[in-house]
Amino acid sequence: MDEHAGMYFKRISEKLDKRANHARGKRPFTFTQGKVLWYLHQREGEAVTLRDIERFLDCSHATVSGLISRLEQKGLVVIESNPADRRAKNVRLSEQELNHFREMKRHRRQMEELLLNGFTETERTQLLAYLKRIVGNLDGNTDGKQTENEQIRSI
Amino acid sequence: MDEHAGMYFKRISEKLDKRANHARGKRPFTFTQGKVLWYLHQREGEAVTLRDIERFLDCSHATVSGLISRLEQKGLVVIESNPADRRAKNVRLSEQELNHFREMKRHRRQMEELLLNGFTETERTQLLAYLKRIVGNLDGNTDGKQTENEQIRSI
DNA sequence: TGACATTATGTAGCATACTACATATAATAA
DNA sequence: TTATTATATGTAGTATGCTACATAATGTCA
Repeated sequence: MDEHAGMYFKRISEKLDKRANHARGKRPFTFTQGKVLWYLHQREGEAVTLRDIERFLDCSHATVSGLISRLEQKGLVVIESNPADRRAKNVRLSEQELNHFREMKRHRRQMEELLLNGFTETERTQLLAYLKRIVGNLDGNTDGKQTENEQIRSI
Repeated sequence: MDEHAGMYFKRISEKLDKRANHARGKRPFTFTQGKVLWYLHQREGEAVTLRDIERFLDCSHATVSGLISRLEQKGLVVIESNPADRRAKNVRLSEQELNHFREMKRHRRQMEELLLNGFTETERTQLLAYLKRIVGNLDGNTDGKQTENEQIRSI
């Protein structure tokens, strides 16, 4: 039953999660929390709302709500009210978080190298092209609906 | 930040989950529950323990515990004590579950076709070869440890 | 046999996801 | 301006995953 590309994608993704969560044992935040911190780093200096994070993670606002609460409790982010829109809230990194950024970057680089170990440049290029086509197939409105975040996430 | 194969694998996997969960709206069980039912179908007639399911899903026994409880509550599976090993419990499908099997098979086939839409036979073969190599890379003990279920899951 | 390790399961507590419902604010149309 | 719609967030309830701890049964070795 496993000779399906779909199964491979699920298995590879699960394995990546497990490795990331295993590696994180030394860090004070989880894999998903790390993604949020990464995003906040990229948008450092800008006003980032909960809605922005929701779009970035492609998840529900309910998920973001709990996620940011836990990050705030750990002192990794600071929540402020948005003066331009009283409905919204801004999230920014706390000072202590800066140190973690470099480690995340290192881990990401290591994972990429492990994934593509033994692949030639040509093969890497071709694999990425395949993956892009598959994402394109999944984004097509064959039965599901196009999510609103495709533009943002493929920057 | 998205020109990494790792990000593609995560995104494709998430999209597959969402599509599956969207499609399941009509079915009385979730995606993960469906995987268990699928597995039980394959091993119909045999004695399947909770431990077997744990190995199949590659997850913790705690997860299986809750999962099977919910399936039992819905009347989709039946739990019996294992006469050969009094520690173990056997799980088998209830009668009503048979109807769902065909629909699951249909959905799986549709997903596979959507994923690989536009791929030639040669490209499909090559993609599968790539995916297998990546799984192999992830299973190598570069930093994580080899899980005990690789043999079972790659049947 | 008796001590020790291993295995199968249970439970508690947590993080991450969802849907469905609610509220407050902002934007738009009549 | 007022009514309607859309947007940003909050909360409740549930499913899926984990680790850490517990128990009971089985296996193994001295």
